[in-house]
Amino acid sequence: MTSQPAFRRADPDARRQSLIGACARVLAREGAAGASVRTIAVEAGVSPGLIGHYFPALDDLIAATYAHVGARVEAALEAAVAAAAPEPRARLDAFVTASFAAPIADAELLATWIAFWSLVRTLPGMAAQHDGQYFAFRERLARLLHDCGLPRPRLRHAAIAVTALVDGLWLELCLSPGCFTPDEAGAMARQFLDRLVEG
Amino acid sequence: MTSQPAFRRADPDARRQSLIGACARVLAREGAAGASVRTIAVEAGVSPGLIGHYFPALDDLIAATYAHVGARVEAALEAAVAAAAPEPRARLDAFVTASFAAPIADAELLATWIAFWSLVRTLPGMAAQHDGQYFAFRERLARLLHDCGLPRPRLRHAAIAVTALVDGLWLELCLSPGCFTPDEAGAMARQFLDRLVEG
DNA sequence: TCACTTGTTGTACGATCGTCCAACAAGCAA
DNA sequence: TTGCTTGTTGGACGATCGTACAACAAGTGA
Repeated sequence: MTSQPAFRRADPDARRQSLIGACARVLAREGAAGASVRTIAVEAGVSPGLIGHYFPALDDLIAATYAHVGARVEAALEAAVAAAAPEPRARLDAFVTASFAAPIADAELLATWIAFWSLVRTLPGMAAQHDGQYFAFRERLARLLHDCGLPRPRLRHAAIAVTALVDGLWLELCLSPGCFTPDEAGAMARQFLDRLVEG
Repeated sequence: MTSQPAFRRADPDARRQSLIGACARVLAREGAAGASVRTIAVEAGVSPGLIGHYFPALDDLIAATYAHVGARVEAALEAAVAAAAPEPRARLDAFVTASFAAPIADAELLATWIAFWSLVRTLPGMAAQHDGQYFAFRERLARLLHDCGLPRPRLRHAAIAVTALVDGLWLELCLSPGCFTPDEAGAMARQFLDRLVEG
């Protein structure tokens, strides 16, 4: 009887991604309070000590996870735009409405996001990552609004306002799903866009 | 030389309030991660064991603090309305704009709020408290909107949308203050209200 | 002045935390 | 096969966590 290997050596990049994925799942399931080295290691099917081998500190793994999850959200939004009709307004609607459907409108994603927010003041660099994330969202929104005929001088405030409205609806939708439906959220956002684009 | 008392016995209600106040200050300063029994006890100038004497568990103190901070925010909003001109629209503007000025637009209040959000899924009853808090905010908003001539059928969606816009602006204003100014936030919110009230 | 009640203290306890590191073994080169 | 590199393990370490509880003393009534 030949004993099978107790573990296998993984490609460093693949292992990093595996740890990041495990961290994201733990944050989604248990929030920031449950994201300990040991919990993440169990989730990744790995020894606790291995995390220290790939990340100087747990905070660095969490920061890397922030970037990963942020990119995933960005990709989901972009996919929604790509799947929409080619008309500028349809693309704008798709971008905005995507925040009220899976995989973005999800209590677990909110839990993950809250965990990140709770670290913005503590971890250096986390604030910069947040700023970048929101800047990218607003820039994308501004381009879509511009394609709908919104003149450049009004673009900045419009993008900020739409971002705020979408974030507020998304937050409440995840926090207490019984208050209003995703369809209602989409309708409210589109009505806001109507008024914005018209005048 | 007579030694002065090592401690003084306090009125139970006053002591409870003192502990709640200390918990609020710690949450504001350090977030949920720093809100330990010992930290709160030091903040209150009291022995760690005393907290267990007034609250069955730390979670109960935090829940009580949620109610306390929530009431404080509600009072600040109401004070802003009371200080405004008597015209319905001025009162509505005051209510909405108050979220973008002290003491509500404050990074420490956001940290406190994030701490509460992070416990909504864990602590039973916390979700109900959040729902109550937001329901009260929307109801107050709906009344102010109604006074501005908004017909009753449109009231629900209007209140939800304005709440979301205000929350989103407040969140981003606290999270990255350099992105836009409180005045800009107020202007954007008022413009939204203009469109809402007009048509 | 002297019990008596009880608010308050300080610590013990077990669990869990992040970090560190010596020992082990998987996989590759020779 | 043999030896080497290094990804991986698993536990040690000190700190901190929430809770429980025996001992103490402040304030009150007799």
